[in-house]
Amino acid sequence: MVTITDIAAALGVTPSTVSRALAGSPRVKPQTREAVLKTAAEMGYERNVMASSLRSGRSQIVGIVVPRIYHEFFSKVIAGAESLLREAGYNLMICQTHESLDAEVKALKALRNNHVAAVLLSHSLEATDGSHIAEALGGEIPLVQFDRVFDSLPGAKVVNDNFEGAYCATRLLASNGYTRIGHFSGLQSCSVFRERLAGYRKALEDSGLSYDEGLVFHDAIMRESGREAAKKALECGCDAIYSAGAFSALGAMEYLRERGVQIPGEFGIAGTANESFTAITVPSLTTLDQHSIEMGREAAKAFLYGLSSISVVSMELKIRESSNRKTI
Amino acid sequence: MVTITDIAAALGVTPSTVSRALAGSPRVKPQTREAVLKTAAEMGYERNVMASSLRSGRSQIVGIVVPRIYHEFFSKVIAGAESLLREAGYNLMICQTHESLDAEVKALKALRNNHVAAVLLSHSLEATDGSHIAEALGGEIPLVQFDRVFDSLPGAKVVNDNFEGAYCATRLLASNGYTRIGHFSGLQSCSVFRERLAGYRKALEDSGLSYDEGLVFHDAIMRESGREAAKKALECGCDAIYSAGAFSALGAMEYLRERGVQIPGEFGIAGTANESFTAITVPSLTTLDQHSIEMGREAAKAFLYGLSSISVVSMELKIRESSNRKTI
DNA sequence: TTGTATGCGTTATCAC
DNA sequence: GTGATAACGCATACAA
Repeated sequence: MVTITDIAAALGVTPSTVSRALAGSPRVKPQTREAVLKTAAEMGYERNVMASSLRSGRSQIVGIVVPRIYHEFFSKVIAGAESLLREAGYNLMICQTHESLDAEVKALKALRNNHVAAVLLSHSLEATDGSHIAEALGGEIPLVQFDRVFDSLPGAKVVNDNFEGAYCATRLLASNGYTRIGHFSGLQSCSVFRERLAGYRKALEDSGLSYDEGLVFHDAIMRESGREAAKKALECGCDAIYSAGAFSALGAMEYLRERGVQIPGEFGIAGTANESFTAITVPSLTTLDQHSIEMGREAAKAFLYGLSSISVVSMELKIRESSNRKTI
Repeated sequence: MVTITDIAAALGVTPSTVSRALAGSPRVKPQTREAVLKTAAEMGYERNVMASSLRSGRSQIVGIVVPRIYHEFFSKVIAGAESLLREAGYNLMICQTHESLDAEVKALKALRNNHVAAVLLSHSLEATDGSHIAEALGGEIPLVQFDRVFDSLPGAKVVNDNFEGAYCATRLLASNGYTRIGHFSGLQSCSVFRERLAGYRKALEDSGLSYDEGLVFHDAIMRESGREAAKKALECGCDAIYSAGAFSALGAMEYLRERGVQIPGEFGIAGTANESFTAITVPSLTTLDQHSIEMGREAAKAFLYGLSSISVVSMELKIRESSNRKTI
């Protein structure tokens, strides 16, 4: 391994000068700088990141914490962030929480211990507020929250326009003639579910439909819970649902099909998703696309540009078959 | 941040002793060790990984290189590996190659520069041999190849039983009465495609069907190329295909449906996949499940246990509707 | 069993 | 604009 000392020796200068030249310091003669850069390239020099990090107290690593790597949504966020961060010279360190608060704290500690340059995080469902995050991070490391965010925490946030999206999806169902529209939601401690519920509610009001708490089914974001919620929704006389999840919408569709309920003729469905399977179900599922890769890129940018504001990634209503009573 | 020096001062010993105690060295009195461990815990000590890595030349990071993070297969491998590695005290650094040789080399260099403890890799399709890998890694870092492997490279390999799996899938089609079975394959520089082709071929022979090179469609692993290959397969008089990919099987199914070809009545399909969408298509797709999470775990184990052999993860034939002419 | 001394490669603070 | 020197926190060869 070639070090700055080797380069210095080759050029007859000191390591200090080489270090400065490499760092692009203005306190070095242009000629010297060029010579250093040239020699470094020739000798195949690469900065020893450990020494550099140890000395400077900051690494060229960005940590990313997600509930589950293999959820299409999160894997795409990661992929989007990875591309931009790598371009900018950062490496990505990945942690998975499996929705566990404990695992989340451990992950954050591990990242802090690696003196990561920043943490991009979407919190676990077990977490109901962000105090553990601030604590584990120790206030030194920039935090970028995405998708699921705690307003109470400072720093950048990247979110979907959940209210707006849910509003549009629900309005679509209403305008297609469904009159008793239910909603599948998740834990209300999670920002995305609160916001989607609010958008759903507003859409009902604006459509002249009354909001009925009994038609909001909580804990309905998994495939199996979607089946159960669909059963209840039928019993409550629903003729449509807007689901805050993709898998629960799928579960609902399966259940209704088994019960012989026609979709979208007798029952309309719209979901929220980044799961590409929604396009190939029969009938295909109307969904709100979350633009997850874009969200990953935005999260990366929020860090790279040092933002501390809220970036909103708009959702896209993909109108497919499951919501369109009129065509049947 | 509390350091070993702080602990040493608190106990009236030297940093060396603390370091040894923490490292579990036998050259330290049990009492001392206990005292150190206790004090360290009380003071909330955490080893500074950079200093440790710099000194020892090895970090507690494992690098993982994949073509695309958001392919369900790879994201699950990553998730499987992450769980075991984190348990063992390692962090994961993720790199994405987008099937590019250049990106792969850069990723490997970045990992080497971080002095990762090991690299888990599934090579890009642009790579046709492993020389660049050996070179970029510099022969110092343990390599675990998974899924797509170069036999020419030393070290551990974790693969599916591709030959066996392809054999079973093809035999299934044959035993269900299909007689002109085609095959969708990919680049032959990639081990998985070579092996699946071989298994397909052997199955034909054992089923009393003749192997016809004209029925092997290369470059047919994407959704769009699957559509095109299906068109050709029809023209060649095929009545079934075994696809080495999942998306191409989906593309084929879509194309055939548009053409009014009945599946599985007139045409049988079996694919290879870790994409969960295959269970919910209509008709549902018969596939070989790659057990990707398991593969990730095996790759992690190969490193943790210092294996340098080949681990085989068996594929599971999931018999669904698309392959079963008899039931129609 | 413990202490002493040294260095990993870099960066930062001085001085000149 | 450049050089000398120290220090980041830890691990190890060697001494005791």
